[in-house]
Amino acid sequence: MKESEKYPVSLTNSLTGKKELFKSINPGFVGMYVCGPTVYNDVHLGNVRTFLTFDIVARYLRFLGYKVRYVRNITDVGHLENDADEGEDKIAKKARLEQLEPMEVVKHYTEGFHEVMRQFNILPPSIEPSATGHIVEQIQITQNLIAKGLAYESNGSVYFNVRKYNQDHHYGILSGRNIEELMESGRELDNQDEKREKIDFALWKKASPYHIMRWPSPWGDGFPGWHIECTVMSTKYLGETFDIHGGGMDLKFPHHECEIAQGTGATGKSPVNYWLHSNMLTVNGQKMSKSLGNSFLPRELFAGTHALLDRGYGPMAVRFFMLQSHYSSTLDFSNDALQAAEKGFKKLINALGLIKKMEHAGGSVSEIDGASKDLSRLAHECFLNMSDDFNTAKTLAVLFEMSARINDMKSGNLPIEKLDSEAFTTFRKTYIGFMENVLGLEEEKEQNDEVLKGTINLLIELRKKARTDKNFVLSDKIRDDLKKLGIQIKDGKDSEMTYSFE
RNA sequence: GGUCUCGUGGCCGAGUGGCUAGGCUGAGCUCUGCAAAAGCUCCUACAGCGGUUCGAAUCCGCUCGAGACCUCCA
Repeated sequence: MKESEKYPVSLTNSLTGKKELFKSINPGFVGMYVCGPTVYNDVHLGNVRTFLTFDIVARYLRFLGYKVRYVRNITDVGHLENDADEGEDKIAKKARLEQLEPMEVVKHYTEGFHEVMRQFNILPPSIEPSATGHIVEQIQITQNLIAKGLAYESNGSVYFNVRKYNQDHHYGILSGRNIEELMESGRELDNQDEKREKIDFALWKKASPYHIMRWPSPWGDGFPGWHIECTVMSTKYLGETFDIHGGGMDLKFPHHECEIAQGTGATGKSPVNYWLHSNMLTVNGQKMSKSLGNSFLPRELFAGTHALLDRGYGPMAVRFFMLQSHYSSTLDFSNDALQAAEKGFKKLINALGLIKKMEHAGGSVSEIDGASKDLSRLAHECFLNMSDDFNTAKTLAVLFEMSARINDMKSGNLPIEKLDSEAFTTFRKTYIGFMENVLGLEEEKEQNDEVLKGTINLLIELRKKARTDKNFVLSDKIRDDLKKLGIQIKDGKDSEMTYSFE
């Protein structure tokens, strides 16, 4: 029996607001699309949380044996600042301000984004399409929507006709809105407006003479609207209806609502079966965002240069910190919380190092039956918790319990040879698999250095010699001096020594 | 103003009708040349007020408080 059948996944579908059993369209395969970053600026930690959430989703589904096609786009054109009618393209604006080609801006921040993803051990998606690479398709779908009477051209721009769409479908199905309410709130249309109704949104925007990002189209030179790129790229690579669409909570309306409308309008089919939204990272209870000026950049976090931080934290400690809460809850970012997370993370990582070196001789009959059963139960619970809406917080609680058992094995409280061989093997495989493959937690990079490790081991040998000679002055000096450098020596049984980084 | 979410012990955070989540901090014990690490034990909370129920942190209502979306945002 496959793991995916043994541990069926349930997830909270934003479309229904309920936890549902996950069933993929093609058995054994999963298509997932996630809205990626707009590359006109550095990604901050709030962005990272979202990408981490879906990294976990992809990792776990793969761990269960699904073949996952994970598409995450790069938005390199089309986001408008301020109102959609007079707004300016973010990338074009940035390019003008810095006197660069727009693609120089895009390249710079795309690389920065990739670097941050690597630091946090967020795996790359299967396909990472860009909006500018799909201009043709975006024009085609716009033409299609015009032909179906769901869009109209106005002064070189094209808008989606929300009211028309709403006659046969429900605009607002995802965000729980109705168009009457939407019509009552927000900005009023004025004479300058090209839109017929204020709830209509742009599929194609006419480029003003000074606008530097522009492409020819049946309606003149212009550029695509923001929402259409995701519809085009998701359906191109995953089909007209696919399994999972993810993104940050703040994209629910209008972005994802518009995607549903465009996709449904163009194909007659609902584009997505399961919508997943990750919640916001907050600072002092407020959403972390660029416009509020309370965002943290990863490099400020690592270096500890941000005003709210006492010191720096490694990317893995931060990854662990984020996994301690459920993706659907807001998570508050603070110095104290990070400090606590760092300690907890080290505990798990130390246990990981220990279990990797442990082996069962095999063949023995279990003498401590209860303990063996306990190991099997813990392994089982890891899967149950992750299958329950990717509950990383609950999974970590189990991993902490497992790490205590690992330390027991190490200290001899729980002798490995007396454990059931199969139970031990499953336990070991599960702990390592969940740490490394599912949660993506690994040693901090700078500490995973062979030369450094070799040097420390050399000093450990010297200290062992000093101790057997009862030269405690020297052995304490080695330990104390290493401690000053952030390396903690720990004496074990039988003159064995281990170390960890602080 | 409209729509929605949340309020859990010193801190962070799961849970979501009955059985101590977990991490960090603090106290103690064991182990140890001394440490560190580790193991064990203790500190048992669900904003307030009503209601439903044999039983509610969990469901319903009200009050107070915080936040998100409605304009770009992950």
